[in-house]
Amino acid sequence: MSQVTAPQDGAAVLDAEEIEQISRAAWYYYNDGLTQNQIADMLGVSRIKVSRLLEKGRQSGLIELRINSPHQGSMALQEELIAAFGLADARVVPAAPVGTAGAARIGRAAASLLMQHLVPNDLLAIGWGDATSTTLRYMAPVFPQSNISLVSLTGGVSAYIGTTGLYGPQGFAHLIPTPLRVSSPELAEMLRLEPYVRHVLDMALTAKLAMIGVGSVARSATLVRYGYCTATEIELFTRRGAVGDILGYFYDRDGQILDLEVHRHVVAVTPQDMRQIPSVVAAAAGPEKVEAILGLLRGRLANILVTDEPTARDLLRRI
Amino acid sequence: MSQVTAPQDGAAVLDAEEIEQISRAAWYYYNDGLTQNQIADMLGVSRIKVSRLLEKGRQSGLIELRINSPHQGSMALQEELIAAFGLADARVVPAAPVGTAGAARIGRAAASLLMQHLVPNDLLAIGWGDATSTTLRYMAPVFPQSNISLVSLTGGVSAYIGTTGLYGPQGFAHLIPTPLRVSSPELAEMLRLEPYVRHVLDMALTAKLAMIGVGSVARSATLVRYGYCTATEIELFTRRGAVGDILGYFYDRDGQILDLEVHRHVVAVTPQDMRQIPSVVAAAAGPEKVEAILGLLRGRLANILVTDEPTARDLLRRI
DNA sequence: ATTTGCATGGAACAAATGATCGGTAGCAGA
DNA sequence: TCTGCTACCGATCATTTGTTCCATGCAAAT
Repeated sequence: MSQVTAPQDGAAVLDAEEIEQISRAAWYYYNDGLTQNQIADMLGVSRIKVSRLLEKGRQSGLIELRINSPHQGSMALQEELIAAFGLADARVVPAAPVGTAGAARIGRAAASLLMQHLVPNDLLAIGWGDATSTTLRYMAPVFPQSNISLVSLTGGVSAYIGTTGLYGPQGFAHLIPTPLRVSSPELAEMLRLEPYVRHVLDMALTAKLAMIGVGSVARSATLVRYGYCTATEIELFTRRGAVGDILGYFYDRDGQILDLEVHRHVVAVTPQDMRQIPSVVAAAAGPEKVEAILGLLRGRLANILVTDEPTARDLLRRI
Repeated sequence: MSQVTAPQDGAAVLDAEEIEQISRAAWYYYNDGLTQNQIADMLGVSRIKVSRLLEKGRQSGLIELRINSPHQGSMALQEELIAAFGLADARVVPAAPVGTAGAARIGRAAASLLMQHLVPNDLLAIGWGDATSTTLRYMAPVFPQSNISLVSLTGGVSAYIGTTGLYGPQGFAHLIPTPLRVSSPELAEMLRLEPYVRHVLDMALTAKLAMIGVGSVARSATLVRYGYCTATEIELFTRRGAVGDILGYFYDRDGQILDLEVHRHVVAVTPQDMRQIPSVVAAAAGPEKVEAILGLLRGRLANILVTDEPTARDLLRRI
């Protein structure tokens, strides 16, 4: 089983003092319009340092840009998506510049959306995937102080949570301590019945908000890259009608979960159970995901969508 | 009666198309880190135009920079204020750089706070003063699309609402169409009983959120500058124990409303009635306001405070 | 004691940004 | 029609910003 390597740069861990310094610099810079030199004088550090502080603040998600327009997003597309698919909310980010990684952009938008919905002491359920991972990266600096807890919907999440290093001692995160997929149905069943696993699975269903990624059925799918599936298996599922997956479960173009052997190997909340969660945020973008998102929305497997502009247009074109 | 002149630059009025363009540019610039040149190419406009779009977005409050730390503000001072005065919330902005106008900074922070509390179709009650005025400036672009309505707590507000030009035809704003202070108690009483005035006064009390400024008793008080009081009167009130005013009513160091003749000339909701509003946000900063804020907080005339760092320290020093 | 790693500060440079200026197009009124 | 008047637009230029390379200092590890 291939290990999950830290995707890009490790999420910076910020201590309270640094957060204070960044906040201060950010205020002076963005709200007061001072130059970095002036700020450096006021803070008693070098101009370079101010530049680095601001950079770190932006990278870590501590400094967030919010655009205030209809429902705090923009683009008429959002309204169309909401109307067309009966969603509770949607967020559409502008088209990706050129060859930039989509997941990071979507993740940022999703983080912003989640933070607007979350209140202190909330519980956030999280699924599996690139988009989920990057979303957490941007939210990480906020959690500790807001008393927001995490709970995983699937196994295999611990890998990329661990890398943030934020959830060490206090344990704000309740993770299913298993892989996403195990080698036999019997083992999967045993794990699901394991008290702590069961406890986490139950807890996940009490969350008010869930955030999941959407997997496509491509040879380069994240599931394949991480070694949970082989390209051959994906091929097979496709012939059975699969257009995408959530939480490791594959579904067809109408969002119906397929009856596949592999599902019996998965340690995760089922999409059926997940309907108990009032708000399920799906984040995904890219031409290869269009079919998967369509199925997801047709099957009402999620009611909030975060995507980008071209993907939104594609979705609307195919009703 | 001196007219209210447009304080600084008139609030820019943005049409839907421009908002779209600004949103898009802002995303590419702040979230994707593209240069203005690249954005210009993508949008098909000149680089300088992008620069101006971004500038306009920041000025108008459409682009908001949010700093995520404890309860989306920063500074341990906030917690101390909340604890010391039994507040529902507080926001402390860093010390003002040098001789910059405090009201604008506080206004921006207040706008950010209000936008986080408001949901579409809410009603926001507003008082009188510089801070209130600048706060509205930053919120103006957001209102029309969010279906947020305004209602004034006092007379004399229409002057600076009118300047934004935003509330022309649709009438999202319900303003008391009188001056703050009139020349005789009889006239004030007649106006208060006037059906429409009465209607607005009643409506104001149904708001969930109110935003007020805090007046100091200085020769340079805003009330004096705008001609509603003479410096001599202020002098007199001070000798009677006044430390500040809200909505045109003066109170003493314990927040008790004084029994002054001038109060009978005021057309406004009374501080007593305002207690019906669950969240009252007071925004003020500066050494000359410290006594006024202290009285306000002691008398529980507001339960949310927006101020700056030196003021917060002063407040805490004097318990 | 030495080494190693890391955060910081400084200098210098290239890139990006914002401000100023003049030009042009619309537009109201004489 | 002409004359201001305003708003927008683009070019130029000074300032600001980010980056690179190197030196320094501190602290943990050897």
